[in-house]
Amino acid sequence: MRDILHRVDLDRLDEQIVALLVDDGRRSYADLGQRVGLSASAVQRRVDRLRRGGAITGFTVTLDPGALGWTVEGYVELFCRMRTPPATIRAAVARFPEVVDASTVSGEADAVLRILAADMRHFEQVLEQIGAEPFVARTRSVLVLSPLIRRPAAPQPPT
Amino acid sequence: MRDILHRVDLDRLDEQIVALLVDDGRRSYADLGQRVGLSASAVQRRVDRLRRGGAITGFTVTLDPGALGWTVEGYVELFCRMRTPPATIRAAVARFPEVVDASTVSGEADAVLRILAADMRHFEQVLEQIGAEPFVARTRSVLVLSPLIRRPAAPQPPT
DNA sequence: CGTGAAATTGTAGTGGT
DNA sequence: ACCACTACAATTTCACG
Repeated sequence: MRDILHRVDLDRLDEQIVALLVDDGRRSYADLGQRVGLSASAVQRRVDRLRRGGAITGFTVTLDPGALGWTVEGYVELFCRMRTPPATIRAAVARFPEVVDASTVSGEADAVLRILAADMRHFEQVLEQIGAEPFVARTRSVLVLSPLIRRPAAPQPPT
Repeated sequence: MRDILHRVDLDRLDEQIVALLVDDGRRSYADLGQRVGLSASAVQRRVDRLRRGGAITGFTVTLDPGALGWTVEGYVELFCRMRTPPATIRAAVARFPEVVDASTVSGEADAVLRILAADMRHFEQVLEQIGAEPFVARTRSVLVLSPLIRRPAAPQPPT
């Protein structure tokens, strides 16, 4: 229930460190320090500060959905019956591990989901289950043909 | 130019390791081993194998776009004049760091982009520049109101 | 922010089931 | 093929200057 109000600002060194970590999140502090011209402990202090400040939210592994057997990807627009609160939509779609991304949006639709499925049948099943939620009036979906860009994190901060 | 055809399959242990790494990509091999009941070197070999097999594509830091000053997020549908090859679209939109996600899609539009911008003016500028590409007939965009789910990686593999 | 020392971890090699 | 163990190198983590 904590909204971040504070805008963290990074100096040139922080930006370099973050960029290197985006590229490889397991780089050692010594390695980072050597590349940006700092000692390992100085780098560690900066990373800790960025973590506490909320700019860095964590570290993860990046996976290839295709290699894991997720062959179908699609965007699903959600049209709700009434003014459904975002929390309700969130709670409903969060139950599906197939939903990897969800946002309420402006415009005709109320929300946009990004879904991964093992195959077309699986995709259809998830779609049916989501469409069966009481607050969902209808859905409209498009299938991903080729993924062109999949950048892991936010772009470099605006100057 | 390398398409992966091979489907990597993970056993119960691999799945646990991957799940732990999704949660924290900097966990040590010793930590992982202790949690799944293996030695550190056994875990390391499994991670190496998953990396070589293409299931694990890398490690990154996860950032909070808001904390970095990216306050506006939106989806942009791209409508192209003729049958534009995916590579052309890719090359054009990859020049914008603001485009964090892009795919060609089925349906009315030819591609869907996800864009982060510092503010509304910035968003509009990016939209104008993309719309000015010779192969772009028009764009249609929706703004993200609240991000509901942002899962870092692919879901656990289908059984 | 750097340095130094102790604790922890990464890594490659060896051998056992 | 998979795992444990060992030993050495590298890294983390903390003190203090």
